[in-house]
Amino acid sequence: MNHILIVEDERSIAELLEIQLTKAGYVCTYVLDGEKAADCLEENNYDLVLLDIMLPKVDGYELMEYISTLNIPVIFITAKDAVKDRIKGLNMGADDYIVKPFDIGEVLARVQMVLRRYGKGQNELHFQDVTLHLSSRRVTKGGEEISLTPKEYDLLLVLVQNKDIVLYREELFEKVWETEYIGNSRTLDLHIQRLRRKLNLQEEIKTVFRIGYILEERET
Amino acid sequence: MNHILIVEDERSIAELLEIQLTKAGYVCTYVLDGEKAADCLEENNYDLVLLDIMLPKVDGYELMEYISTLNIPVIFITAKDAVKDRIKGLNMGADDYIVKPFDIGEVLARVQMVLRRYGKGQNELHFQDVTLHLSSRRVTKGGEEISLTPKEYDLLLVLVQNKDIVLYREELFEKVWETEYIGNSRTLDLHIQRLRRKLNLQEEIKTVFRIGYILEERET
DNA sequence: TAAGCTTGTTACAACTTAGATACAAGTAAA
DNA sequence: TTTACTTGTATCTAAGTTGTAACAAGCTTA
Repeated sequence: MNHILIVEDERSIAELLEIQLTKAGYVCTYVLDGEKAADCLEENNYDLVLLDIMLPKVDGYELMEYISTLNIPVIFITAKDAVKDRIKGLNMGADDYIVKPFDIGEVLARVQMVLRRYGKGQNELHFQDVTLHLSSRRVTKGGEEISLTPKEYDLLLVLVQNKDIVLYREELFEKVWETEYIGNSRTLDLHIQRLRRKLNLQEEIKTVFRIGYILEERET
Repeated sequence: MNHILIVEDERSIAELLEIQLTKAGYVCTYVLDGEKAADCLEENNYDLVLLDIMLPKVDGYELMEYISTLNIPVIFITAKDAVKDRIKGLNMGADDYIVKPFDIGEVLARVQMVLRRYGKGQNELHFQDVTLHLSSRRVTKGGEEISLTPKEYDLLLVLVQNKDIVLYREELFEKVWETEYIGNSRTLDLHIQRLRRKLNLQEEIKTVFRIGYILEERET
């Protein structure tokens, strides 16, 4: 589980970020000024800092300089036309930036991306009552552990990561087996079958005839 | 339907991008140098430009400057450690950047994000009450799911992408079957017929005698 | 209008593909 | 080495898809 520190002086925005990021499975702390941010950073370990550059008391850049010594990734937030800020920020080692007013989906995407880049990607993925514990490569369904083989796990991971998107057979082969697709092999089908059985996802893992497979919520 | 111009001097990369973005439902054009890019930009309207900064003939930055006067979003592509490039690029009004070597999934995400930000986002294609869900290859009509075979879907996609444009039989064959047109085959007609029935588009899919087919709004 | 194409329609056969089962090769642990 | 386990192949079956044949209907031009 990843801890994110939100440094943002507008309370409403800070709360919005907190709520949405928490919903997305992160643990969040928010502070309204730079001093408190520095305190928090000293006392706790964070995986990522979301930093508004325009801050009272402490200059945002100073803070960023400090954070970069801690080797924690930073995504900073700037106003719409503050191009200079963006440049200065990137120059100082920030990992990404978000422009205000922002789309919350975009924030989530950027956060995920940066954490992934740092190898701190979320350590759980969910599909219905199935949970993939990424760091331990374990899978549970409704709390019960399901034992999957490595290939099965890899395949499931790709499916869950691409929920609601058709995965072409070639694509799956490339992603899971890291080889090209050999037309006449039954091995992909076999693994799909095994996943469907072990996790009872007969309906959810749909075959798209001649194309590939797709993971979707069951239709009622 | 979003048109993307890909400016990339390595043909293999340009083609990879083209194939993947087309698959994702975008219409793509790629050019291998800056001059051709400028030509294309003059003659057509694009919704997004993917621009490799390292280009022969015309400097990437010059090109970007030009594009920004057209109010078309730009995502530029830089080498791994070219931080200076990124900064310069952002300074010149680029909307995002992608670092080489890139993950194709990340490219798609960035493209979607930028297009969404510009109010051009699209994961769906519409014709009247028919919707093609591109990422899942599903089709609904008035909310009801219609089950199409792969060929039927491919054909429909081409028709919808080329709404109001006559598609020659040869053209359709090339695009859907990826083979040359064999004059005496009834197979195209058959698939057209099947689409007309399944989607109730008797009027809308018009035959252009001796030429091909065209998808048009029904005349009242 | 009639001749000569072109396209629509139906039925059906050929072909492809995916699911299932059994089993063998390969691998890692005991 | 034995054992347990994973992974892929071979094969059969069931199901879905796609194209051809044959004929009907429609369009165009003389």
